[in-house]
Amino acid sequence: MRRDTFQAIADPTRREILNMISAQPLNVNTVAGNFEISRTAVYKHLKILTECGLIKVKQHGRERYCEARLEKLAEVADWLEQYKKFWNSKLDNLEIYLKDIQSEEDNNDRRHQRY
Amino acid sequence: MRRDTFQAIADPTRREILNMISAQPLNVNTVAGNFEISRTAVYKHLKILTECGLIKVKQHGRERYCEARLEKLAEVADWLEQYKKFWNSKLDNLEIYLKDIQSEEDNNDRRHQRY
DNA sequence: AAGTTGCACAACCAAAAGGTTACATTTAAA
DNA sequence: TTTAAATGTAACCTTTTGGTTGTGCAACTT
Repeated sequence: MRRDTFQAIADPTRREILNMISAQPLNVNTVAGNFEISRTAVYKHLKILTECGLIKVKQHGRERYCEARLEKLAEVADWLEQYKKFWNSKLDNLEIYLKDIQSEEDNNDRRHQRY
Repeated sequence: MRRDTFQAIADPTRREILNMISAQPLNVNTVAGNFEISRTAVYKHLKILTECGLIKVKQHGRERYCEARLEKLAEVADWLEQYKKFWNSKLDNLEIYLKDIQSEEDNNDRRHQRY
């Protein structure tokens, strides 16, 4: 089975889990308690997230705390990077501006040809 | 069936299709010709991308040109935004810096507390 | 007009995804 | 030392996913 970051965040439950533990680590039952689905189902999502490196688990007695490793999301951000020029938020445009400064100096018409 | 941007980009073939047509629109057969899998399989991926709004199709005679609508990816970028503080690329840090300028003026120690 | 090209889609299939219940195990608490 | 809590996991089920082959039709070419 595929097991990468893109696939991991494709599921809304998994995105919610990540959001839930982004502030502070939570144990398995606490995470599961916040969903309608069974503990086992949530556990499977946690397992997938762990296998993708988006979660690290730390044992405390009989409890296991799930800690988000959101650096892993940089992989997705990097992929998006190349396409940012296709939409516009103020900050995104700033990035593009900074990246293009050099090439614009070489060829002032380039942006008009490409965008 | 779920049909959102996150699910759309979860598949590597679909990401490759987006990349392929990001430069210029291509017709169905041209896209399909770049993959090992059948034309029908590629067509299904194109259909999913269309249903998600990541592609617009324009008819020219008997050919249909698939045009990438990458603005749709902003949805994913927006979701990532909240987590950017967890990793560091130079530009990402620039964003955070610019966003925090105002509050830093109010409280010079804030960045040290948070990051 | 006849043939060819480009595309949509039905029908089918195997595997993966997402869920369930039931049971086993480890560790804390009474 | 029983009992209860927290977790792991096996076995099973249904739906979705990603793929196939085959058919049909519309629109260019010759």
